[in-house]
Amino acid sequence: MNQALSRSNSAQGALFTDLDGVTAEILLNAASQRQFPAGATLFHQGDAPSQLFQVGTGLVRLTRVNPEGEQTTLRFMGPGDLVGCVAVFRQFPFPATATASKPTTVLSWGAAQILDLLRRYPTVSANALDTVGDRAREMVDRLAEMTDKSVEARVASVLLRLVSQVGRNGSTGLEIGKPVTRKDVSEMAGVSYFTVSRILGDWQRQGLVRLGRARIVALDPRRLAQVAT
Amino acid sequence: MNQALSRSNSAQGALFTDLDGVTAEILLNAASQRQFPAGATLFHQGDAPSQLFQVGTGLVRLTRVNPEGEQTTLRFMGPGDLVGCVAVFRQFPFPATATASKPTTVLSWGAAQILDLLRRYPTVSANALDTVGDRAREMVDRLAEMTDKSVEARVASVLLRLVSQVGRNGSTGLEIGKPVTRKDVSEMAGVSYFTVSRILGDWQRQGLVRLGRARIVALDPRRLAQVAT
DNA sequence: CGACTCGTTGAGACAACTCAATGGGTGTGG
DNA sequence: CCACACCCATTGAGTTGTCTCAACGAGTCG
Repeated sequence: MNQALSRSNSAQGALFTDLDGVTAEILLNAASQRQFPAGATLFHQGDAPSQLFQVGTGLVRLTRVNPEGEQTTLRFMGPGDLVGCVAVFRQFPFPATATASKPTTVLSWGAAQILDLLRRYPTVSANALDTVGDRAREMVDRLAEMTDKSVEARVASVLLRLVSQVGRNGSTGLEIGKPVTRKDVSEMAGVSYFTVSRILGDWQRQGLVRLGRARIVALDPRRLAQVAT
Repeated sequence: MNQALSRSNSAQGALFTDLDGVTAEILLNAASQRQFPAGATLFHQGDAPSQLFQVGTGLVRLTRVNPEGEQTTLRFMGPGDLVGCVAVFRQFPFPATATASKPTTVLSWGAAQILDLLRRYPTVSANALDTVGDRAREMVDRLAEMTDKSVEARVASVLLRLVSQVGRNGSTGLEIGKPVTRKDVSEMAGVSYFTVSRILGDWQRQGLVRLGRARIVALDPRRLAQVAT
């Protein structure tokens, strides 16, 4: 029952790019398929990185606890994304906690196993480098945004990023996968909860977005991109 | 002529870690040594990544132009750091501009050349992954700081990071390599110029730092770390 | 000795935050 | 199936920390 899923979904992108059939097979066989119910945690911030995950279906939220003990959302990961890749490849503690935001299936590899595969198969290793590079670049972009964009522009950027990363094409617009709250958005944009609520309210009145409980639909991505400057 | 320098300085860290002598030799021979006077630019934001650089001596500043055309400092790179690694390995345009802040020597490899070396030598490739992973992690940390630390704490973090990355042990404390201005600090912390000036002024009165023109000495790193929470 | 860059300080404005109260959804358990 | 608890969201009012703008001071370089 899971084969179809693995083939069609997980065995794409990330580590599997450009692999010949044999190598892809080996990589896939080395992985085990796992399920997490909504709310379950894949790993905790500070844990030794013993497992690498690739999301198959569902949604994973990466959060961080700051010194004051508050949780803040760092980003979401959807189908095809490698969760924990930086920590596993580099072998330092997970810098964030990963929890399933809805029922989620993943492929997982043991750390030793995946490091061995990296050593053995240059293409896999190249894919790992690409993936980590993409992550680094995204973080640089986000960091730059934080310093030189206005609050409103940052919120728009976060929305667009969410749509492209974990969105799907709904009936009326680009819809963000279910459980994304105002609080999540506010933490990703580095803005207070209430300010996000007000901004989104304004945008709804202007027809840019449609809002629901833990749900945001981007009705007009182009104007949002303008707001994001 | 350059061997002594290359050996003692550049052929450390980054790509050279754990290399056997032969491979290190190959890597070193593939590189060419170059000099940049203060103010010269190694590459521009948006350029195709044709060269990878490793700083030998000196200091490189990475800046970004935002849509409004203002330059903002992203970070500094000192001896041993790989400049442009993410872009070169991943082959997307440089996300920032690199300029020499003081006279700087670098090792440089052509993009095609370094990609070929990566393919051929797994240890080099592993080192590349480590380096990019470190970069990604630093960016995640900085991003998290931006969202959940106070302005003062962020300035302290920036100072400590500068000290650890490009600092040296001066006579009275950890000194930041010469040409780091208040403006640089403010941009890295995501704070206005004036606010940084005021905060640093306070800290000088409290004996935490000593200030000069484009110069900051951390007299009491432990208390700074407390401020950075 | 100018010209330039870098830094400091003050005063005022405003955007975003904090705090508090209210209102809808959603899901669970009796 | 209703009632309750809980989570998510909205809105208002008041405060404040940071930014903006302007003027001045001081170090550095040619």
